[in-house]
Amino acid sequence: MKTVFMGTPDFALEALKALHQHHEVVCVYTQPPRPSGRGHKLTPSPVQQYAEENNIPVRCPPTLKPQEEKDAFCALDADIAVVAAYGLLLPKVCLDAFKYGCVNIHGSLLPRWRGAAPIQRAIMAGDRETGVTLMKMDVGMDTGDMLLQRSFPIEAKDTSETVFNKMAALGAETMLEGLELIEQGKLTAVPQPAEGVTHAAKVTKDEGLISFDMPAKELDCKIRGLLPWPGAWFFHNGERISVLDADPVEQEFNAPAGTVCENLTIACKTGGLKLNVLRRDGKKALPASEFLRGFDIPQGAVLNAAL
RNA sequence: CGCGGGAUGGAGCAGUCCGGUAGCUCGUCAGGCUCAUAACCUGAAGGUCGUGAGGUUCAAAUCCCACUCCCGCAC
Repeated sequence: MKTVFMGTPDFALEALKALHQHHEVVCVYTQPPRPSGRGHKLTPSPVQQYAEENNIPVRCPPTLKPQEEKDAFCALDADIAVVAAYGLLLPKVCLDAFKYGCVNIHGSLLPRWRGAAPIQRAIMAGDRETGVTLMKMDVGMDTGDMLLQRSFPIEAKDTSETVFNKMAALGAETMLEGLELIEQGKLTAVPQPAEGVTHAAKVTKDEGLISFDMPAKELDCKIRGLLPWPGAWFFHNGERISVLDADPVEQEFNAPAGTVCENLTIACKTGGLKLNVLRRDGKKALPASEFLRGFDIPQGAVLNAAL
């Protein structure tokens, strides 16, 4: 099929690669290059880099609202548009521009976790499984009819990073399968159930400051959901300490939340959290045993959000 | 020119402000103790202190200059 691809981050890149290998990509839309990284160098998105390396025409308008942008989009000779984490809303005329419309690869089992950060929210909420939903886009926020859905379990050690990777691969697969069925007219769009709708708010930086005054299991989910960005941290001796890996333990400690017990296990509201990999600002991430050689967190100390 | 931290025996750090024989917690090796041990005791090896036969100095890990490489924030 003749396709248009719209996406920006690494998550979208997997889908673009798959699309490029199996279909004709007449044009790629992505967010414009932005100053980023150390030194504020102007950096094109992963999608743009790939598109340019493969000589696919790229457009990166800051918005699609102007009439000329809408016209330019509608003038493309394509059968369908595939959207994955693009970051811009598509005007109604664009949704209706092509024969098969626009399909979106969404990183959750809709209607659960509509919105910006479905993967992180699923992990943070302790969901046991998540998945990919291929859906026909409409004007609402992830409210379109569903075409295909694939699920997979969230493992105990999964973080947003690992789930992102699995999701990107599965999303690309599901998308290809969907396109084939669409072309054969074998795919029927099913409205999303009215029950079970939740919204996945964008993750903000200040969510990374953790408090031990909550159940260890919930804290573990939160930490894993926040990796790799913005990460999870607490303060000790005026320094910010990030937690990159931890395990919840069932054992109850007779101590206030935040108390440091043996093996760098921190008493929580219920249970404890064993800190495995830590990093102070400007340093490398280190296993607890090595971390403690250069930075003292004595047993009995109380870690809390304030300092 | 967005802001900032770092580079010191194999690992992680201190020492740098106020130049003057390189230190800590581990690891390694040897020996001892022990029924035994990742525990304990004793001893040993191992460092051009990121690079520049750079600058200042009687003397530089430490002050000045240039460069390289890591990392956090911001985005």
